[in-house]
Amino acid sequence: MAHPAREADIRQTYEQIQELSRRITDRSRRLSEPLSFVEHSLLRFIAATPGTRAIDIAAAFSLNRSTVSRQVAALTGMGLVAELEHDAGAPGRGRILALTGEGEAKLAQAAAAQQESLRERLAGWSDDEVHAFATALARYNTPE
Amino acid sequence: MAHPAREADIRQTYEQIQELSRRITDRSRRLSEPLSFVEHSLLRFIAATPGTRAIDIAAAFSLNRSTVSRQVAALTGMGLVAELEHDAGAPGRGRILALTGEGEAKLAQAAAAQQESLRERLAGWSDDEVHAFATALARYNTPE
DNA sequence: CACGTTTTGTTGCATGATGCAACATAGGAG
DNA sequence: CTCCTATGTTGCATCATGCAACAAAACGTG
Repeated sequence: MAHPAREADIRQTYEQIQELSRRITDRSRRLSEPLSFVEHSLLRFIAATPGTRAIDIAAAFSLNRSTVSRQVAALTGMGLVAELEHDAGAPGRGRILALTGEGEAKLAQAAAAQQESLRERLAGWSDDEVHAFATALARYNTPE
Repeated sequence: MAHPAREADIRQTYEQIQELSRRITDRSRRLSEPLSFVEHSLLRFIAATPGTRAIDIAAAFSLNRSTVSRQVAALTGMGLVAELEHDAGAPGRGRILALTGEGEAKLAQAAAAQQESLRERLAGWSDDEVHAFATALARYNTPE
């Protein structure tokens, strides 16, 4: 084979990503944290995507409209998300979603908690190693 | 702050791992592949852990015994997993699980499919970059 | 402006993964 | 042999999800 070492590394990458995703679902089962995995993901997306509508979330997450509808309703019920009054908004279809102040606070709180445990996990890594890992992950997530 | 760059890298790592896990659940929803995510995880664990019993799986995955019982029953029903006759086995409690030939074939098939898509995703990476990524992931998954 | 079409959101029903608790069973300890 | 503990199974509930039918809102055409 032309690149035996590369093939082995790809296999290891595959196994480690499998393992990583297993640990992530594991963790999200055990720790309720302030937010569930899905809730956290939705809040992150809404926060990061100004002008988002429910259907945009569905597209981004490969979820059915109905699922997003219910999840968003739950978050709205918790007071974390609200529909934007589109008085000044663009005249598009659908309802624009945004985080409430409470939603932003919860998201920040959850992010801080997870970053804290990440900080511990990376305690033995040098600055350069952390930087390289972050860069490689970003590259992996955003090909092309 | 003492390490502003490191903090930024940790934040990016956090975000990228979030994004990665989102994409993984996304993918596992869309692609049925030969095996579902849970099935695949269980087969991988059973294959990698000789002498495993159902309760070991529950512990490793932070799952309830009942859940594992049902999943294993399903895999057994599909002929992918079987209880080992413990004639030669150690006289411990519980039933030892192992993959059948068919189970090993399915697992290999699923692994090959996912490694193929991984190969495409890493197409633009140099051998060294792939190696560094695999190493970093392994280190991240196995701290201490 | 009115009507029909398309987009977006909601709700009813079904499925699958999961947890808890009660129960069943098997292996070891005395 | 009897009891205890570890392991596994089953009944019931919950939650995330999908599909399909429906509802509502925005748009376009005449």
